[in-house]
Amino acid sequence: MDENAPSIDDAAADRGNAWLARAGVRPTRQRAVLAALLVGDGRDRHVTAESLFAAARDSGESVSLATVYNTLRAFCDAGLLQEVTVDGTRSYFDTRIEDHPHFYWEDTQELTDAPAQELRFSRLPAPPEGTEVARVDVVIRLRRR
Amino acid sequence: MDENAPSIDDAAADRGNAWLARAGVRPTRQRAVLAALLVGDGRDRHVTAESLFAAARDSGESVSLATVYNTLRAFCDAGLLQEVTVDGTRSYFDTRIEDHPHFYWEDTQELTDAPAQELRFSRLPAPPEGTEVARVDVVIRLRRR
DNA sequence: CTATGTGCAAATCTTTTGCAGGCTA
DNA sequence: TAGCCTGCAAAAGATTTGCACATAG
Repeated sequence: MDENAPSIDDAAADRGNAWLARAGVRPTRQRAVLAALLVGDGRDRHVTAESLFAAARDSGESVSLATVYNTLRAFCDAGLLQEVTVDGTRSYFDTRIEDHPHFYWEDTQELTDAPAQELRFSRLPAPPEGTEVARVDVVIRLRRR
Repeated sequence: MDENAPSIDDAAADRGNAWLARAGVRPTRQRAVLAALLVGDGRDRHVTAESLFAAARDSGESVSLATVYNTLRAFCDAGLLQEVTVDGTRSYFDTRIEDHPHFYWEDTQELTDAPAQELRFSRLPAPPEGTEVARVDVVIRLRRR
């Protein structure tokens, strides 16, 4: 669904490994593969477990689906990824971890970043007594016109 | 989890039936029960299939879980409810259908309304060419402090 | 060497669906 | 009566888990 030869080059592998090292995550072969796929080209990415599993398979690397799930969870726990919930049936994982808005394309069920600098609140509900804001999720649902 | 005697009184039943009639939904016994539970007291409500199923059971009425699912879906299609996705593992349904922000209590996994008048965008990303905004979901995730 | 990670299959959980019988208009 | 609705059980999808084996530090 991406390119035709999405194999992992050295630069991508390096970037992936650096990303793992930065978070102190043990770099196993499978994790290196997934990391390279996630951050190898420096662009932000939004994946589901299935899409990442497919990407790994397409790149010629072997990683089991269960490990993809476990690894995505581990990357989230390590602060490397952010889980985004928009669909209910599926979890999306975002390589960009700052609070930022998303576009959700209802027809293709795709999730993309919306330009963060174009989102500004002039007023935001204050957190109730005894609580603090952990995160503000903004999902702009798009319909094809 | 709500009250101790959540049985359905006549006023609640009337309100529920009016709500169904307004949307042209055929009022079967089960739908009347669920409608009364949803809008019977005039307050906005956020339910999951399981919580509504439990509420029906507690009120002494019998509705199968499958019917709760089917009915929530039917109410959404009829424009009576709005589905809200915050958790990924579960769908929430909101009796308030206008676009408005939510508080999501991470510790109890509860969903509540946030005051809509306190949310204002001074700037919102424009929809990409060829698309229009279907809805803007704003979920303020709260952490107990 | 020891703790941690991986893979597979099975289990879990939410939600949907097929089908036979029931009920509304 | 005709068609939509309900209930049950089974199916379907996404995700997690148990356990034996492999591997990083």
